Amino acid sequence: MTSSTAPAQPGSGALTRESIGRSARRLFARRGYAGASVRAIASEAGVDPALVIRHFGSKERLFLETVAIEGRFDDVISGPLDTLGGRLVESLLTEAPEITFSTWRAMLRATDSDLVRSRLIAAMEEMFIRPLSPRLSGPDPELRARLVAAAVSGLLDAVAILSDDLIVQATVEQLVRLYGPSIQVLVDG
Amino acid sequence: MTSSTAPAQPGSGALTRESIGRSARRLFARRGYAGASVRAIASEAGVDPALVIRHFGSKERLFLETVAIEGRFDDVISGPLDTLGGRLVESLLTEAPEITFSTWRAMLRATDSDLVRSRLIAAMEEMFIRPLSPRLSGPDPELRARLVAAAVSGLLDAVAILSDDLIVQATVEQLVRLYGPSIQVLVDG
DNA sequence: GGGTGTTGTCAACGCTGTTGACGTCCGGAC
DNA sequence: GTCCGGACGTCAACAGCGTTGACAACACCC
Repeated sequence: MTSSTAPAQPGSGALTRESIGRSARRLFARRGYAGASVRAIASEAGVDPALVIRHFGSKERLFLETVAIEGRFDDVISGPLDTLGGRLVESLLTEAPEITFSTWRAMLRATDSDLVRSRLIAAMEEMFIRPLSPRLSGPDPELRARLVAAAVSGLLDAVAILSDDLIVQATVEQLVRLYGPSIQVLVDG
Repeated sequence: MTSSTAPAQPGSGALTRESIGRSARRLFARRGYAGASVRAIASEAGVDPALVIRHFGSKERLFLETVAIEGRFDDVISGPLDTLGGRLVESLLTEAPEITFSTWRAMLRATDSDLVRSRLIAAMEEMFIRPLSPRLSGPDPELRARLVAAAVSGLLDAVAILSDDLIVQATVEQLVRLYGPSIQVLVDG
């Protein structure tokens, strides 16, 4: 019998772990944290639900390890300051926007969890505040950098969570032209 | 015997319904949608969990009926346009901020539910976009009004969800002075 | 060949939202 | 007075959830 149970090839753990991670990424992005059940993730990965917990410890940790904000805006931020607002908006809307949006949606909705919340805070600080605030001149540079991050949050909310029709259907140029100067004011101080 | 079961005074339904509503408001604000269980709400109201469903139909509808965004910014928006940005920020931060913040937090986190999501969209439209967009001159008035709403979302995110320390600890005057002009740019077009 | 550790399965726990059957009381009809 | 209908509330149970512990199957080391 090839058997109904498929047991234990040592070293295969990493593979199934990765397979679980892929399914988790997909389902978390599509259905959100609460909507993606451990059982559904396990089923899509062809695996027992208990194995998911065995590999990742908990659903919360699975979420944290698979759904990560990875956006890199260093290039944008290290560019010329006087056009930063527009370039930031453009970069948000064009650079891997699906991942950015679905990740933002999933993480923000899951901020019930303190771990998710602090992870999101850390990501925002690493992506925007830390690289930006030392570049700002004038008063309250860090506070202004944090308000830039807030403005970015707002745009992400509108597109990824509220799915504001007019904003979603607007061209990138329009949004750069309109929302860019709004952020630019925070940069200029 | 005063009895262990307290049965059926006709007309008392409205009272217990209201009592359930109060407990729900409290627990949803404190623990969020997922964190506040129907059983906990029922227990705090001194009531059987099934009765909660009987009165409100479902947890989702209970949430929608109890946690509502009620902010009124008509006065602010109908005031002079050239100072709208600052006045809007000030109003957001001073007018019943706890309710605004905890409601924003609870609703945004619960946008997994399409009903909650569309309710939040409707609230944003009623509070900001509908009163503001007819007052804007220049190109794309409605799109700009929606971007104002996005900027507001960003500020609410920073304060209510991410709890950005520097923003929370900043004075209202500081935030009016810094974030106000950023919104003002969208108003001026 | 007999441990040892990795990989995986299975049944179960306590929790969740929700439902249907069942009481229990009040107000009105006859 | 008595019976009925409906409002009000309780109770036990359902399926699904995240998670756990006991157990099986295999590869490897000695």
